[in-house]
Amino acid sequence: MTAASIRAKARAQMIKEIKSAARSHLATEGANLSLRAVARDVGLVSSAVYRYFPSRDDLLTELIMDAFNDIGAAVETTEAAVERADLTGRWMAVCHGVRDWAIAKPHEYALIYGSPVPGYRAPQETVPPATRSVVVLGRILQDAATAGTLHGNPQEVMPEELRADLDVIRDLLGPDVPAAVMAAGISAWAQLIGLVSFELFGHLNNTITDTRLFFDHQMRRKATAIGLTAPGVPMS
Amino acid sequence: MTAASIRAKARAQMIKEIKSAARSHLATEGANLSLRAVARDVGLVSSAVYRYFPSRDDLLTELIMDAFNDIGAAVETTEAAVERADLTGRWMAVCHGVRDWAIAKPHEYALIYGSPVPGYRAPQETVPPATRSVVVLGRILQDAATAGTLHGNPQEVMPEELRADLDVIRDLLGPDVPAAVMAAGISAWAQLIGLVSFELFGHLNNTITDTRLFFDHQMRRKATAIGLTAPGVPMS
DNA sequence: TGTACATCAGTGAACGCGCGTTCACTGATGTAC
DNA sequence: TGTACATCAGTGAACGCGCGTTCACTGATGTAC
Repeated sequence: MTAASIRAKARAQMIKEIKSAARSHLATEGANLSLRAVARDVGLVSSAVYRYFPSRDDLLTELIMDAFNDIGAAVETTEAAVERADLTGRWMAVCHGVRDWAIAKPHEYALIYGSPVPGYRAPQETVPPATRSVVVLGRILQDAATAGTLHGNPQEVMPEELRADLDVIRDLLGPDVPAAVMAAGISAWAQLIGLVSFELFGHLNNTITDTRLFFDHQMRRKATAIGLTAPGVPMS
Repeated sequence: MTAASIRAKARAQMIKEIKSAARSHLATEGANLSLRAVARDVGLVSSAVYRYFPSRDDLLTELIMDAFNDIGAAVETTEAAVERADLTGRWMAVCHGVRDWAIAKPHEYALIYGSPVPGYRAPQETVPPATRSVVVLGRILQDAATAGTLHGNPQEVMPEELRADLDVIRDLLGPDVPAAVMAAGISAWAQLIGLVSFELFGHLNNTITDTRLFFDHQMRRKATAIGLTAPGVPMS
């Protein structure tokens, strides 16, 4: 039993090392990951990797899930550090949590939020890790809704055809959040990821110098748009 | 002279065919384009392609520029069809112009707005084509500004450190557009690309059914946020 | 505690491919006089 | 109009690599009695 667990630990360690080597290779080859190169880095013959991963695609799947879990955990941690009542602060923590993680690990970011890997189809098991960050955002909206501090345009209407979809999302993320606000939240998420992608993929080069400040300003404005901050309140 | 131009025409035709074959290969191999595969498709031996493109990366650069020009032209055309005074309509035309093009040519979209190709650095010549779509957006804001129909929050402040960058952008795209509005315009552009990427890269799967309607609704809201539509005006 | 057997990690060769790029070359198509 | 020469498109072989995956195998590490 102890002997077995030693072997199990060695195995877990090896898996870690392979994944870690694979992650560094994302930097140079992108998602077009070479199993042989990874094996070389970790000091194994290429066929030995098959003791740990049944195929190249399975290794890729694990990397994707790890990345989603990693950014999800980062977002959860930074958001948890903010006082619960400070809804705008919590939103900003999510924003910067995503951006900081993306800047620290640009190739893992590209893996999950960039173009899909050609010929690779993500299996269903990647879905739960992928939602972790969004769940945090949903909770902020839900807390704002139950606290009654959601500043929305009461006249705002939504196309009826979108209601069913949004109701499903509301059930999962924030049952008390009005549908229009939830839709705005999804858009806010898209804008957040869009801005980070712009910065990382070079679309802001030679345009914005202080990208962090720009991002911060835009996301602070967004807090008003989704109703976390009252309109007209001057932004610090 | 006529003889020479016949040869020139044949050459231009061949270049077109190579590019076209390369474009179809983007679908299966992504940006990891194989010159040999392209040569096969077009009925040439691999070395013959070097008569037309000095290297694989040059072919890639041409594809990128073509894609930027293509989406730029599409956006210009759809936007031009809208009555000049209808600023919200022009904005919506830009939005749907981008989305429709992206859906029609998803792999070219991924090439220009997805993750950067590892090991490839886009040369400076790709910049002008890349700005075409943004220029259209800038002109809408500029027209709104000169017409005096920009509905903004007059109290809105901007961090001073961003002013210099935004002034450069304003000079290029819309000198009469207030800096805060221009910043919002960039964010709107990021959100637009973010939403289209979400849809194309599968992040809205099993979430939003009628993605076109969702997109339309969000972009219509955005028209209010950047001041093209007066707030409180019910949306059709 | 010792022994027989089973499990597992890792090897090395091989299969059957792929790739970008260079190079000397053959013919056909142009140009200049 | 005819001829000599130059330009150009395309060939085919080669260089020196790379890849994912399979397979029979060797030893070491575990387990059951």
